[in-house]
Amino acid sequence: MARKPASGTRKRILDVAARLFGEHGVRAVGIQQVIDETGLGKSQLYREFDGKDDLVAAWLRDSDAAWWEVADAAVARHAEDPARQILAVIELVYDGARSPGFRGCPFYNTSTEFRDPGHPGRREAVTHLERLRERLLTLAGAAGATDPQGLSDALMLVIGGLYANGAALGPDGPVRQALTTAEALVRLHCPPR
Amino acid sequence: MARKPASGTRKRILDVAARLFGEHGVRAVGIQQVIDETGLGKSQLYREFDGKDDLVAAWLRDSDAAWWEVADAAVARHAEDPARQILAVIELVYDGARSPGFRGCPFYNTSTEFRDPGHPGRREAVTHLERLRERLLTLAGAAGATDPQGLSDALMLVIGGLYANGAALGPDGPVRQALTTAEALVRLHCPPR
DNA sequence: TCGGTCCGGGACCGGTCGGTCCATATTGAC
DNA sequence: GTCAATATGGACCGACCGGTCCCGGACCGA
Repeated sequence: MARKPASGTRKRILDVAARLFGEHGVRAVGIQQVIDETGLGKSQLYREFDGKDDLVAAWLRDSDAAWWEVADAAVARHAEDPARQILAVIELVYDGARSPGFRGCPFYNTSTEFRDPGHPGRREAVTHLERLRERLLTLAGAAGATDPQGLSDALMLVIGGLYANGAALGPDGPVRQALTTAEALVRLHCPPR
Repeated sequence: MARKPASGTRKRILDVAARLFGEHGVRAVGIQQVIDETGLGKSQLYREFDGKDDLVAAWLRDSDAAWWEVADAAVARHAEDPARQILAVIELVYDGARSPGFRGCPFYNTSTEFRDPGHPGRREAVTHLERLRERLLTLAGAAGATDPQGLSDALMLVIGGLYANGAALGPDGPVRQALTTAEALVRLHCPPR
């Protein structure tokens, strides 16, 4: 036997892939670009991943986990107030969509780049979005919404609009109305106790 | 001199391009595919267009014109009621996003596929979206909104959310809440007379 | 009938795609 | 120190990318 156990190779690849895919989109970035920036060899990438599709899926799985880590923390900060928890999630998206070099949501973006329902990347993206929808449904129920599914879906519209308009029209676009709109929707769906 | 005056060549190319770009995305469709399906020769395409980018831009210009033709007609159908006009636009988007093979909005989609602000396709896409935003602003003012820009931007969020969620999660997704939400927003921004 | 022009088709260009494979360098076991 | 095993970087593969160019034939007016 011989050589090192190949330590942070996978993480290094995923870091570079996340940056490039997030910045330019998946289809615009070649495998060669990714390995060039890692300083590794091509064989390392194909040892860790089955191919580009698998790398994309892994990137989205990682992003999903990272996203929920932040979101759960934001939600936990308002444990006593479900309506406030909903708004904390919206604020998270809002802050992202307003940040300087915002390039759009990896999940929505990837699902528009790959429209075959069987594509691993699209599957991961859809999974994330459905998870988000479900989570909002739970929060809406806890907040006492008369129609939790309705509120959850309305918020999903705002979130999708936030990502789409943030990426296309920038921080001075419709994005600015997101918090006001989300607050109004929550108020509308949750009758005063 | 000789031969036919080369009549509907350009239109034929644009029709095929519209179908393929709309269905699979711009980056996923090659020039060769486009000409193959037109039955024309490559030279015809490059005589009509400067290159792929130019073809993409022309496609979006055409789509913009076609979209406004339909939208203007829908708006004109409620000439007396600006609030109703706004909802007619939303309904238009709603119907599109719920239609069977919906693949997302060409303008939002193209702007996520090409993130360089100088790309002709992205420029056309952004132009269309800003035109839409402006039009909603006018309608919001006419409808007596207390904050027309606020209403316009809130509606843009709904529209962006409609397209994004329609493409990613299908007709049974958050899309279903779009009309209810839009109506509520219009009501909220326009004080009863 | 003939000359001229535009047509579809496709060969061809350099470059890049995703993916495979191999010569080499590096290591641990003895 | 020696050898065998393996991880490594990068050469290499066929396919396709967007784009250029040219050929042979179809069609036109004269």
